[in-house]
This record gives sequence, C-alpha cells and structure tokens, in this order.
Amino acid sequence: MFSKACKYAINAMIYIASLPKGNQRAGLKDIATAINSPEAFTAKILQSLVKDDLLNSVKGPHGGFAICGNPSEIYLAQLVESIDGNILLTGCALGLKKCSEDHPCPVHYKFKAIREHLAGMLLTTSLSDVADRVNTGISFLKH
Amino acid sequence: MFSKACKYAINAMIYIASLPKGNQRAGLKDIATAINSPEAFTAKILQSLVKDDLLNSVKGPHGGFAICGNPSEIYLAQLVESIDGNILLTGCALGLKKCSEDHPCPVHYKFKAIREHLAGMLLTTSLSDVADRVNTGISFLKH
DNA sequence: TTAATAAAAGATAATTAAGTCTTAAATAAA
DNA sequence: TTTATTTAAGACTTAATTATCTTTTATTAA
Ligand code: SF4
Ligand code: SF4
Repeated sequence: MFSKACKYAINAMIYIASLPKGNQRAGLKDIATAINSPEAFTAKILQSLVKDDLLNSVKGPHGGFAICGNPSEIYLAQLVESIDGNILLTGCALGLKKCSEDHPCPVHYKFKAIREHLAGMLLTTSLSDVADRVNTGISFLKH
Repeated sequence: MFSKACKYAINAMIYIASLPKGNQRAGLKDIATAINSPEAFTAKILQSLVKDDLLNSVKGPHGGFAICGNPSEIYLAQLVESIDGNILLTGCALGLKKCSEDHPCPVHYKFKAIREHLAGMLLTTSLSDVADRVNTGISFLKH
C-alpha cells in the first residue's frame, strides 16, 4: 500500500504528535527507538518532512523534531503525499496510460470506489485523531 | 497498491479471458503487445501463473497460453495472491510487528475497513466479470 | 570561546524489484 | 526425421528502494 519510508513517516509523526504537552520535541534517537526504525534512514525521512513543512527541527543540545503547526489540521493524506507522492490518484489496478472516465479499463469501476474510500479516509483523518487514540490508551504504537 | 508484475498478470489474464471462443490460446508476443508490457518480463510472469495453475501452456507452433479452468471461477484475488502474495492480509498502514485486534495501532480501525473493502472486491470479482465488460465494449484494455 | 550535542547533507552500500538475454526442451508440420 | 516455432529455465543486468556512513553546520551550555 505504502512504501516503508511512508510507513516510518506516519509512525514518526504519530509518535511526535502523541508526546505530552511541554515536551513536544523529540530527538532522532528517541523517534527511531520508539517506532523501531533504522536511525539513519529515519533521519532522511524526517529531513524530508521538515522540507515539506510538516515538521520543524532544531539542531544542537535539546534539539530535535516537532510537529509544524496544529496536529488537528495535519491529515494523513499530507504525509502520504509528502513521501509517496499522489498514489491516491496514480495508484491503480492496471496502470494503463491512456484511460479515462469514459474510456475506463474493465476494473476501473471496481477500484474507483476503493481508491475513493482510501482517499476519503486519509483526507479526513488528522494526526490528532490518531494521536489521541494513543494517549487515551485505545490504540498502541509500540512494537 | 500492486507490483508491476501483478498488474501485468491481471492485464494478461483479462486479455486471454476476453479472447473469442475457438481461439482462446494466445502466444507471448500477442499478449505482451496487447497489454503493452515487456515481452521477456511478461514471459516470467506467465510462467509463474502456469505453475500456479491459473494458466496452462503449450510449446511449439500454435502453442501459447490459455486460461486454466473456467474464467467465471477465477477471481482477481487469486491472481494477486499468486504474484504479490497475501498483501490483502499483510499490507497495512503502519506495518507493526506485534499488533492484533485487541492491541491495534491507532490507524488500524481506519484501514481495516479499506482492506476489507479491497479484499471483498478482489474475492468476488471474477475474470469473466471483467472480460465480459471488454467484450461488450463497456470497458477497454488497449493502451 | 570551547566542547558537546544534534540535525543536515551527501556519498556509499545493500537489498529488492524490474527487466533482458541465452540456452534448453517440447511440439507441430513439412 | 528435420526444421521452425514457441514456452521453460536460469543467468545476468539495470533501476529503484532501503539503509548506512562520514562530514559539515547549527545550537547550547560550560
Ligand atoms: S481505467 Fe481506472 S483502474 Fe483502469 S487503468 Fe485507468 S485509472 Fe487504473
Ligand atoms: S494494528 Fe492494523 S493497521 Fe496497525 S500495524 Fe497492525 S495490522 Fe497494520
């Protein structure tokens, strides 16, 4: 569904978003440990999220990464878009080049519903929606 | 969503399934041309489908590949399973190792619905369902 | 101002996926 | 039985993704 890089990105963002108030900046090591990801690769992904203004970073002692803006206004779709590009639009069953609504491939009408389902979910699920579930103990992030 | 190999497999199977009665065996070249795929790579994929009893093959002049069994009893899920493995079960949003229904990650409840939607569709859409749409001109396979 | 800390940047390496090429085996028709 | 045809099998190449390593830059605190 998503690349590993994208999964790490989602994991990392959820972890940072679920940090307690007053301590909302996390270092690379903490993040990689928390989400069980390779540290150096995670660094690359976080850098990329910083470039896309989804995270901000501070160097030096007590530095680290923090969510850029309000987690309730950051949607999963933005993370996926940032790392994997718009697979919501491009990811399809047959991958024909010259297809369209009025010249669809035979599985288009079947897959369209699923893609819209997925897109709708990603576009409406915010980081705070998910982070809250971790903080209230409904869901878990640890491996 | 799916690997390229899997997309080629689905394309190829639909093409073969939509051949007119009496001429239901297609050669590699025809198939690769019809679905616009690299010939040698397609050969590998077809070989793999033959091993999984989704196609049967005949060597020599007038040989080629034909659907093994009744297209109305072959479901897209079988093709996907054959090439990509059970991503229906494994493909998930965060990819945690130690998660379960009663220890779910924060996006599980969101993704579960989509995965079930996709699985349901693949499990209930047969090759003849799709091939018929090509033959009746409702849908198109050409690039 | 120096030392320690932590991210940024870029090079490099490993792994997997995608694709090609060559030779062998099977089949059909001449 | 010979030749042409076509798939099978396996080695090989290329490209993309995943992952690591090294050096540089920014920041903090002693
Ligand atoms: S018609 Fe739809 S499902 Fe088919 S190839 Fe085009 S976008 Fe993909
Ligand atoms: S809880 Fe569900 S969505 Fe989350 S990692 Fe496990 S299977 Fe995937």
